[in-house]
Amino acid sequence: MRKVKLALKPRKLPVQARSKHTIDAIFEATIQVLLVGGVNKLTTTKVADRAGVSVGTLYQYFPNKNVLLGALLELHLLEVVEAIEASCLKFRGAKLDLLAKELVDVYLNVKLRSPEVSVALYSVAVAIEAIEIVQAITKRTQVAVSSALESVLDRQFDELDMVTIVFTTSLMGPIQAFLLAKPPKAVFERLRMQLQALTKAYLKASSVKITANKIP
Amino acid sequence: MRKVKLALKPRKLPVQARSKHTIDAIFEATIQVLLVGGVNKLTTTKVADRAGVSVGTLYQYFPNKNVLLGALLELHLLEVVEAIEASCLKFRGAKLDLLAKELVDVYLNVKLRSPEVSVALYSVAVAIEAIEIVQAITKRTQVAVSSALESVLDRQFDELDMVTIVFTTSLMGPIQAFLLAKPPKAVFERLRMQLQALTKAYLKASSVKITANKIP
DNA sequence: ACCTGAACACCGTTCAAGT
DNA sequence: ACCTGAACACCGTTCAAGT
Repeated sequence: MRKVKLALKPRKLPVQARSKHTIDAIFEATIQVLLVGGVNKLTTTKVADRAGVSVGTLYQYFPNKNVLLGALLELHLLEVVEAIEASCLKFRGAKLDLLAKELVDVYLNVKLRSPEVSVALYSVAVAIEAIEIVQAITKRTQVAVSSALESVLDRQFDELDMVTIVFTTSLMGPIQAFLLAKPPKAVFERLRMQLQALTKAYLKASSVKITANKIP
Repeated sequence: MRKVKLALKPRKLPVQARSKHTIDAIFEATIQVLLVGGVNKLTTTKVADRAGVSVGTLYQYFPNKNVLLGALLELHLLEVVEAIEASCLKFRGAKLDLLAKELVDVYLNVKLRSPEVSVALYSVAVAIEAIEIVQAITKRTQVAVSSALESVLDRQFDELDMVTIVFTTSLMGPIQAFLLAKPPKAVFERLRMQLQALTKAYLKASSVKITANKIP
């Protein structure tokens, strides 16, 4: 008999203008506090102060600290999947090399939009054990990417699911490592090339070439 | 003028038998508490209780909770690098395919030795922001692996450093993802094949073949 | 030398009272 | 409807006292 999981949702919907403003202020304050001292130093009181509200108000919208952090994380992860899903649709039926390049670009670009936030939210995910959120997003990514891979014109995959997950997760380690190291921007361009090489090589190695007359 | 970082070392060396036993008990208790509830639920009091000592004693050996967790993390990471370093030496001058296979095997095998502990320690690393420890280990890994890659008989790398880091970090994402998913053991064997394919394909794509008469 | 555990400070969370 | 902030519980850490 385990306790019912708290839904990672705001307790109250922003029906009124004032509360909408309050919620925005809280999110913004949370990012600021995260950037200053990381998750470990983040305190609900600090967030409330920075947002210009009292702790009580914060708890009116977010039943606890983890829900607040989870909601922020979800916002960011949704941006990422949506970008990936858009690319997957746009490049349906493209050639493998082109699709691989595009997916690497999209993924790297979202992460580079605000590197510090990406890094901070990464610790947040672990700190709050956001397995649900992360798995939901991962699932959506898998679906989008595997269907894109399946639609590729010149190649056919036999272990599609396995390949999809290895492909997508293999990008995370390198990107994470470089984001943490905070190298000059040019280094990320070299990383981009390497990641394209990595994914193209792997995806080719785990698929077979299709001859033009697939349907006779 | 920033505060001096606390060295992540025990405060006191185990000069006497009793304290050696105490430290062992504390480490063991820490693992147990971690496995039960993860880092977030880990409490110094719980650890002390489980180890059969008082909190005060715990703090005599570990100046704070993060040092305790850091020391445990370091123990595990040292096991990992040492295994990798050993393989790198053993396979000096081997052919690329063989080296790649070996490194994937070694890395996966250490992680699979106690999967739950691996997962738990992963959250620990993020929770305590163990950047120093992780970077030191990463550095050692890079040195060992890049020198092994350089010694490969049949291939030559031009962007050796970049390739080394992408190669090693690209394994982490997939392994992490599968460890979290806790699939049946057989799935890890399929993962092993995929990771071998991934690394072989990438390492080949980023190197050139050497003809036999390197020195005429 | 090593151990004990009550005491203190800090932070997450609540709730009675305010507008 | 929404906001406030003092009050409570819990956990990291200390230190005076014990063997």
